[in-house]
Amino acid sequence: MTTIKDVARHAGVSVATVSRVINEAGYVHEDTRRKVENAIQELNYTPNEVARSLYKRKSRLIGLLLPDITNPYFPQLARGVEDRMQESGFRLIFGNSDESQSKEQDYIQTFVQNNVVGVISSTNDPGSLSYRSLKIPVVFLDRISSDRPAVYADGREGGRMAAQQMVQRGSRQITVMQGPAHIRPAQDRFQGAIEALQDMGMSYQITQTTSFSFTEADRWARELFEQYPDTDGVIASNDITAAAVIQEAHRLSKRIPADIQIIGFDDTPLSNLLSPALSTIRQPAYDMGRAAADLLIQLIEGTAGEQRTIQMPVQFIERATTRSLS
Amino acid sequence: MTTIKDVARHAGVSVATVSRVINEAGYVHEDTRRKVENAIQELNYTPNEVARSLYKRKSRLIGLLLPDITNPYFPQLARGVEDRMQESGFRLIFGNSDESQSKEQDYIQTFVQNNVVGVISSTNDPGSLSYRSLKIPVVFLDRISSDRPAVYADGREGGRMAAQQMVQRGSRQITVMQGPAHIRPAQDRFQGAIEALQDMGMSYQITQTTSFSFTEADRWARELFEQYPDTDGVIASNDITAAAVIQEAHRLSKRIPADIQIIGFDDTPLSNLLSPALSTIRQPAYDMGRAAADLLIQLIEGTAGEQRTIQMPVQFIERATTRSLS
DNA sequence: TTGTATGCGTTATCAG
DNA sequence: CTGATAACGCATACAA
Repeated sequence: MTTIKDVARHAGVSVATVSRVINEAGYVHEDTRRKVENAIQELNYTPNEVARSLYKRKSRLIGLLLPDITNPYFPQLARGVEDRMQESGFRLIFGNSDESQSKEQDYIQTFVQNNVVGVISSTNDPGSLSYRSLKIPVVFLDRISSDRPAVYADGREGGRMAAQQMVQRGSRQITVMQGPAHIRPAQDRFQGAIEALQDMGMSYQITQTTSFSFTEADRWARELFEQYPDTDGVIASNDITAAAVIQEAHRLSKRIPADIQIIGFDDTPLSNLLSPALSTIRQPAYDMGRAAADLLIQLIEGTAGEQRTIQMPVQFIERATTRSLS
Repeated sequence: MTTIKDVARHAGVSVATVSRVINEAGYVHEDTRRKVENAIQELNYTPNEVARSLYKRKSRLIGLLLPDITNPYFPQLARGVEDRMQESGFRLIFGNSDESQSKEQDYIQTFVQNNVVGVISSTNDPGSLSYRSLKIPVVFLDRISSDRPAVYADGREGGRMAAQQMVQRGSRQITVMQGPAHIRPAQDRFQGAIEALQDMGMSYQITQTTSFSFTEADRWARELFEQYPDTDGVIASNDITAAAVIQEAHRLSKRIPADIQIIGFDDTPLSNLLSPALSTIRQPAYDMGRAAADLLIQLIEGTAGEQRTIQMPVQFIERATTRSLS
């Protein structure tokens, strides 16, 4: 590896001077600058980030902690984060937490061991000591924390929208799927739906699910129809379970949306590929990722304003699993 | 931050001794060890990886470069890599390349600047200088390189299987979708299919696609049916395009699989959620990720055997878009 | 068995 | 405007 020392020697100057031209700090004569720049070119030198990081006690690294990149909602968050970070020259140390506290702690530890300058996390417990004791900025993504920086979608409003659409479009025996209890956004959208249903004076049914995983989605769908065979409207806990509900409805020869309407949540890319295409409440995942990255950068650079929690709007996407509005 | 010096002082020994107990290297008296371990506990000390990395000229970091995490095939690869790396205490610096050479180079540069000890990459150009000049082990994932370590699926065989299944199950006007020209696996599966079709003496048709992106999938599907409205069997370039073909077939009131059979490629999680569920050629993405990580670790530790390119088997997954065998 | 001193590659301070 | 040098936190060679 070629070091600053090699460059200095090659250019006939001291390392200090080389450092100055690299960092554009302090004075350096035009001629010397050119000599150094040439040397850098010729030796194909790039500064060692590790040495830099050691001296400055901070790197250009960001920690990103997501529950499971295999869940189709998260890649978009990740991508938003990455794109924004990339633009500002930050790199990502990435990990899956599987919603496990210990894995999370593990990652956070190595984050600080590697001098990351900030972390973005979708944790279920933003208040935990692991985060409180961190001395670097943290932004919670897709998670709510009233007193700490966070970017999330308005899940409650999303739930409300889903319920209103269901009712407006004619469903009368609505079943609401309640997502995993420990995942805040899942509960928010659930609450929102229930709330709106009650406001409208509608009766409704509830089914429980305890995960967002692909493997169990079928089960939730089957259980739903076993419990409520006559339901004519399903507000799913997310797009994956909605997809499973579509399948199960087909199996039971129910016509969608004539016999039963279905609304998903997230608007993951797959929802538009389902048959029929899934009506859903869109969360702007990519933009949320970007926003979180943006906020974190501001926090790092000390340019963040007062507004440190960002709630993004959700949106009803009308596709083919809901009836048209007369 | 608490450093080795603090621990040393607190334990009443020298930093060298502390270092010895941390690394379990050299001799250290049982009593001193205990003292040091206590100090470590009390001060909640964890070694600074950056300083370590600087001294040893190698970190515990791995670079992972994928085209686009937003494409549902890649999260599984990523997850496999992460899980295996995690088991051995390696962390990932992750980036999306978007198939762009310059982004790739950028990332590779920062990988080495950060002293990563190895990289895993799904590049379209494994032979490029960026990789050849790397002095750390590289494993190509989902990409073929005859002379360099690589883990990939047997795409050609996958294509063959798809064609054979199609024919066995009765399609006679088969359309093969050709994926993006610059993506090797896409071409392999295409070649395999063509090859098998020819071997069986079947005639066939070809449509071109130039991307695997969600946004364009509909277009490929539409074009397919415009060109070959009477096709009764589609071998899609991947699951996403297959999903689009299913939708388009529905729109045209074709019955699946009675009027038209469809076979996808990859077996991404979404394929089982489509309606009808998609028959597809499975690539063991998660295992491929793990295998790549495993191979890389062996390379890093110098325990790798002769076998440095691993071809994983593919498998026909029968679901509902193909007819049953008599 | 333990401690001292040196260097890993950079940046920043301070003379010159 | 430039150079020598200390320091960042750690691991090792060498002495003791």
